[in-house]
This record gives sequence, C-alpha cells and structure tokens, in this order.
Amino acid sequence: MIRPPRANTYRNSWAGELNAGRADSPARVSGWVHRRRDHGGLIFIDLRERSGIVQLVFDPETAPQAHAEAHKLRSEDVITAAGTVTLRAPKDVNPNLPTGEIDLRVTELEILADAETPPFPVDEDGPVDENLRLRHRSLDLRRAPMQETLALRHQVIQTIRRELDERDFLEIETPFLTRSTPEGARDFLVPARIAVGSFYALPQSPQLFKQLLMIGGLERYYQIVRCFRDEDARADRLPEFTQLDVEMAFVEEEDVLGVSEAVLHAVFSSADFDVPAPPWPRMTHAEAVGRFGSDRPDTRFGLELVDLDAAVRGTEFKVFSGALESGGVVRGINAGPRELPRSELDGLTELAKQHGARGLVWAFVQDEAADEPWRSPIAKFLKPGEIAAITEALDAGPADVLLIVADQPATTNQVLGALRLELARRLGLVPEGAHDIRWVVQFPMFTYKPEEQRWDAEHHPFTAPATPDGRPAAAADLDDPAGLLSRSYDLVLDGNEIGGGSIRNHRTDIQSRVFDLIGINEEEAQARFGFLLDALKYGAPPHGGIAFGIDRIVALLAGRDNIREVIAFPKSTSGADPLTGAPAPVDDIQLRELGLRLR
RNA sequence: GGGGGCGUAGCUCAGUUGGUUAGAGCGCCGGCCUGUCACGCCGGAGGUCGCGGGUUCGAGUCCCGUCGCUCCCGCCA
Repeated sequence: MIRPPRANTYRNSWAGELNAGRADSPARVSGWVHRRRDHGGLIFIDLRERSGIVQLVFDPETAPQAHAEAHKLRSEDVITAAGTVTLRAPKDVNPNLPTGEIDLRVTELEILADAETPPFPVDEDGPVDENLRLRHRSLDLRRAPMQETLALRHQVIQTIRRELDERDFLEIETPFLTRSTPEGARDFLVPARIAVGSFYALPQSPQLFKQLLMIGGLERYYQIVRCFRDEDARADRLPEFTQLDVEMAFVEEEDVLGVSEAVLHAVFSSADFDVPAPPWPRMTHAEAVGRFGSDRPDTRFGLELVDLDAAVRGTEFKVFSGALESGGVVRGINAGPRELPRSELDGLTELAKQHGARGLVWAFVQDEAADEPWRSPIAKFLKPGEIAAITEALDAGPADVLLIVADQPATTNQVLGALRLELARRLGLVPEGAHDIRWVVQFPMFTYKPEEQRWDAEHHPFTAPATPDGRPAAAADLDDPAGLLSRSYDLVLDGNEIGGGSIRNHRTDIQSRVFDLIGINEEEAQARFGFLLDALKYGAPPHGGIAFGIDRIVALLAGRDNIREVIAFPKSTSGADPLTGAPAPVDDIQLRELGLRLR
C-alpha cells in the first residue's frame, strides 16, 4: 500500500509495514513516541508515523545504552531507532495491531527532537475542544481520525482527476483575483494597490471563466478549486470551500449528468460507500418540495407531507380558514404511532416557529373506544367530519401523531420539511447504513420578489430557461416568466446538496432577456459581465456544467457531520482562523499604500 | 442581525437549595517494576471556576454585561 522509503539516516522501513516476513532482519524507523510502557527493566515504545505503529523493545541486558536513552522518552518526542525485527512469542502477539506479530528490538536510539507535553492527548481519539485542536492543528493532524480523513480526501480527489482525465477533460486554472461573479452571496474583497479605491473580488465560483473556456473551444474543463463567499458559516458551509467545477461544450442535460454519475460512482466505490449504481433517480423540484418539504429531500424515511386543503375546506377553525383565504395551504405529516410527551411537542412547536410558522397543530389519533377521535388542543374547533377527513387524508390510525401547519406554501413546506428531519433524528428513523442519491431537476427559473416587484433568478442568471413542460425555452417564452423552469439540476445525497449545475445560455438574445427580467439593465450587465456577453457574440457553443462540494462529499464519505473535520486548516464558525489569528489588523503603512483609512 | 447550548486542573468532565479547604478519571512529575501493548503499584504537584460588574454575611452556583466556541434562523443558487 505504501512504497518503501529511500533508505537514509532516518529510516529504511515504514513502521507500519514491518511484519513477520521481515523477522531477523535489521530495520531503521523514525517517527513519534506514541506511548511508552516503562517496566523498569524492559521498556516498550510504540513508535508512530503515517504508515502505522510498531512496538520498539529496549532490553537493558542486550542494549544498555539504548535502554538508558529510552528512559528519557516522552509522548511525541521524535526519534530514530535501529535494531532487529523480532518475532514475538505466540502469547505476546497483539492481534489489534497490524505489526503485532513482531517487535523492533532496538540497539540504537537517537532523540531527534524532544516534545513538550502536548496540550491534548495525541494517542487517543477522544473528544477535545475544537478550538484547542485548531490552535494546535499540527498536533491534531497527527491523530488517527485526521490522518484517515485527509487520506480519504486525497483519494477522492485522485479518483476525480483520473476519471475526468480518462474522459478527456482538461484541468485549467482560473483567477482568484477577479471581479465579482453574480452568485448572489457577499464577495470577499481585496483592495487594489494599483488602483486605489478599487477592489478585486475573490471568486464565489469560476462560473464566468468556465463559460469563457467553452466559448474558447476547450470543450471539456474541470478544476478542483477554492471558492469564497462572505456569508455566515454552518456545519456544512464555510466562507472558503473547495469545489469540483466542471463544464462541457455541445452538451445537453444527459451528458452532464452521465459524466457526473460515472465520476462520483467511482469516488463512492473507491471509498466503499454503498450507493446504488447509476443512473440515479430523478425527482422534480415540485415533487421534492411537495412530498418532502425540501429541494434536497432525504427520502430514506417516510413522514411525507400531505395536502389537507380539501379536508379542511370550509372549516370555521380560523387558523386553517385564515391560511386558505390568504393564499396559504394546510399540510400535515403523520409521524406514526408515537408517545410524544408534551415537552417534545413543545420543542417541535418551537422548531416550527423558528422556521417561520406561527404555530404547530398536533393531534393524537385515539382508538374507537375513546370519547373523542383526537386528543388535541384544537379538536374542539373542528367538526367531526373535518377530523375524519384529515385523519383519512393522512392515512392515520390509532395512536398516530399528526403534525399540521397552515401557512403560506413556502413556509408550510419548509416547516414540515424541518419537522420531519428532526423527528427522523430523534426517533432514529433512518435505517443504519442506508444511503440515497438522486437528482433534483426542473427547478423554477425565477422567483418573484414582491418587495422589489421584480423576478429574480433562482439559480444564477446564466442558467438556460425551460418551458413549464420542460423543453428548452426560446426568447419569446420569456414573455411569461411565471411558470418557467430552468435547465438546472442538483445532486442530493442523504438529504445533502452535494452538487448542482445547469445548461447555460449560449445565445445573446435569451441571455439579454433574462437580465431584462431580473432587473439588470444593459448598462449594468455590460459593466459587470460585459466580457462574457462580448464573448457570447462571437459564437458560443451550447454548453453546461456542474459543481460539486468536495468538503461535503468527503464529510459524508467519512461519516462526519461537520466539514471542518475534513479540511486540514479550517476557519471556525465565526470565519476566524484560530491557528493564524486571521483576520488581523494590518500596519498603517499597508493601509496607506492601499489608500484605505479605518473608521 | 436573531435564538439555543457550552466555557471549572494540561485533557474529558462532576460540582446538590448559594455555605467550611472546588473534586474524579486520564495526563504530568518522582519512586518501584523484565513481555507490556489503555501496562501495573505507591506517592506528589497542579485551579484568576472565560472576562467584567452586581446581589448577598457568603457566589463555580443567582442577576446584568461581555468575549470565545458551537448548533440553528436570517443570509448562502
């Protein structure tokens, strides 16, 4: 698995590669003191480096000098040791260690660097405050979980490169110091010394550049590239992150999805991550939101959303009737037969409110022997027929817990989508080891922003529109933007968005019309991305692409719930770097050169 | 910008209703120990209870503020 090292003064073998086959032969290894077991007579030292751990034995009778030196060893000292690989007696074999059949009986020991006592244990995987780990990242990186995850990350990236290379993609770099690209997030800005008062923007993605590469005839491009968005972080989102960026010319959706499936399936296979073989199922955005309350549905468990408009039409219960009259909906989920104590229901209500609902209706379906069909604070406001209709619509039986939200459609879906995820988490509804991967397609092209009285691009404005029945749209189709879809696609793994892309606009007439609709006039468009619009004029091929979140993918493969765990030097949630102290103030001299003055 | 959680020894944590000298395990230091592998045994050191203020006879504990970390909402296609 690992090639032998070039023999030098430090090593001729990897610690983790020594085995019974090397018995009675000399070896020299170097690494860190993982653990010491000093018996007064014999001293055992576990020596650790990337390849693994080997036990060094220091015997006072056969090697008194090395033994004396070994007494000084402490955790994380850096040593080089030479001796003879020795078979252990059968009773002494350690079956938990790949090198457990042998020892290295050391005759020569040199301490290359001694270490202060580490601020947290390096030889265990137990929990340590994350900030402390990040402040001493070089120590944290020595720990097994980080070594494993970064090796996995490397393997993912190598697999991607190999697969794309085999498909004739060119890896091409694009600039970091650039102009703002219209992704919608806040830009990180870099003041320009050469043009005081002007700024570079760090790229939110190489979107415009990869389109230029297609117009430039490069045909198939990819890049594993850092992207920057100056927005608040989350467990799955940091201000700087790495994406696999892909673009292809003369393609339609099937081409991009096909390449994506082949590459990612190779990635999953290489990591022994068990997802179905492609082609992966596709779900429309409308279905995803309708059934799961999310555009990144986790379909590994039920609790699907059910429309209750018909069941409660004409009701006198104001929460429901009020919602319906103001263009809202009434929807619910059947959480199945549960004993949910009041405190848990309150918690769910709190969650619903956090997501914008005014409240949460809950009901326990009772069996026929009970006085009332429901046990619920709102039962008395509903007619028996309405209760029966809701119960039937939710396909509910005795002891089932029903959760109902009445609000505007977007809010209702978001709230119920969040509730079903929370319930699944609390109740452990996701089957162990189950994974689901699927495309979400046919996103709306535009969303209407009432407060600004204009349409906005749901994806980004370079996405090609499609008619409501899913055909590529012509310029004339944009006259009625309401029902338009986009030729975009997201890839969703276990409820996580791990990639997304689209077929782009390669014709200036459609592109201009899109800008028009979202309120970017010709002058502004020319100022912000005239270089792309100009390029489109000189013959752009139909093209499209996709981008995948490398951090998220590796985190999912590694079973980590936080992408910081798969990044060597991550920022904290606040966007600060506990290691370097960035962001940090700068000298007045630097500010003057940039023509900046601080308030 | 908003909400929740956390902050006590080097690490991971406990700390009752506000009450004498703030504890445990691991680590660390010293001693003993020749087959351990989470070695074992004996002894020891180690605390600005995040920081600031307040209430109180008395604060790790209650209150206010603040900082940091974290999860979420907003934001982020």
